[in-house]
Amino acid sequence: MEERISIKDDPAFEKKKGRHEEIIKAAGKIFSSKGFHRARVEEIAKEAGIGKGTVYEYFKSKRHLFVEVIKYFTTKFLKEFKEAARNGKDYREKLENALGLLIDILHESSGFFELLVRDHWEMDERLYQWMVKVRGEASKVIEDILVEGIKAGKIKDINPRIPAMMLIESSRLALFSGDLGDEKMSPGGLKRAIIDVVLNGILR
Amino acid sequence: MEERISIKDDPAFEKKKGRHEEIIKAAGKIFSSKGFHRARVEEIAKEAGIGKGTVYEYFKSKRHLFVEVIKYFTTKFLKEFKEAARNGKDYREKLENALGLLIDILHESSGFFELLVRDHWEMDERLYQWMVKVRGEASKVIEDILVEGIKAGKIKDINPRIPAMMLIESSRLALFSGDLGDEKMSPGGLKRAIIDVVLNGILR
DNA sequence: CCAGATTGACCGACCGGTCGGTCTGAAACT
DNA sequence: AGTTTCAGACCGACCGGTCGGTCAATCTGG
Repeated sequence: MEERISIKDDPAFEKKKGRHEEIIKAAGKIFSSKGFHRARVEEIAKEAGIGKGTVYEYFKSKRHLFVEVIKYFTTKFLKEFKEAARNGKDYREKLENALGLLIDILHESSGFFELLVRDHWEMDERLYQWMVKVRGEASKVIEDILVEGIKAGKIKDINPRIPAMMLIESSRLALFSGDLGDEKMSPGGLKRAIIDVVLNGILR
Repeated sequence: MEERISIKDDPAFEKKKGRHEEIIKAAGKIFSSKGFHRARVEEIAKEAGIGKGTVYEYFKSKRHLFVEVIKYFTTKFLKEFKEAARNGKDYREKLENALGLLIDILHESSGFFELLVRDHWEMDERLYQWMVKVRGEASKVIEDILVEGIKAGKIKDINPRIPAMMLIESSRLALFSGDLGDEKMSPGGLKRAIIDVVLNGILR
């Protein structure tokens, strides 16, 4: 978008920005409920309350729109994730907050996360690399928390990468909680159970 | 003795059965490398060395074929998984064998597993339920191993479901091993690391 | 020589993307 | 203030390519 005189006061500018985000949100809704291929551009436009042609005023193609949607939501997620990991008096509380957020998101809007593990793999290399980066950053957040525990002498002096990624992957159980009919699979219970296993192990 | 039966000797029958499986295998190859939507029926037929029309002699539609592919491979996987879980002198060895198999499959042919986590979710309810069942059975295999450890007094007397599912979900790390550039992420190293964390925990 | 298997050219539904045209509202001018 | 102009946001009917699925023609082997 090009610079212009008195942009901030230009209502058209505000309008344009608003639409951009509106479309991404609408697209996020449709993409995450039906997947890339079944999502219809016209339906996305309808959801955003605009005409189909207008979508193409903002995004070059359906695929470009999809990439922007992924970037938008993953960026938002990482921000919240880092924030959650910052709030807590010690490594344990930070761990609970961060994983709690991840599990809640997976639990309540599994569609969003499915979006992340699906479709993008068959997109171009650039999006794939973006997702590698997102996974890496999320892992880093947990690793840093574990390192804090190591420095405090609470955790064994190990490479925290694998346990960190295990915690993240295990959070995926929240996606299936509906199918399991297990009251222990409530977000809170799941969070505690996962952390408990990774911290204490299951050996007697 | 008599020639009454002899259906099994009917070449047409054998041929039909053979084709059926050939097509499924060819479809598995194409579907797992490109996903459902990008896979072309004609390409599957070509891979199977037959004409496109013949595919429709064996399967009602592309979607029906896809369902059969998923059922075929998951059934085969579960059989091997149970087999691996049976071979081992104690719970620990059984655990290593079963997880080792899963991790190897994920590592060497991530396409196959991607097939399981992708696409099917946007198919019909029946396939979704099938996948729930497959996950449940795989979890059960690991749970049974853990129960053996519990009975032997090696493992805490806990509900083995969550650790079992954590072990399975954590195996997914094998999918990313390429992106991590970590020598610890070799299938063998990963298997040991995952089991070690779940069994012993990471607390000092 | 026929019954069933096989085939691939063909059909048409479908949908991403385009484009000619409308509408809005802000500046420019009187 | 009223009028004109104009940029560009917005629109949706339409176009063109793409495949899933069909079926008449062909093949095959018994």
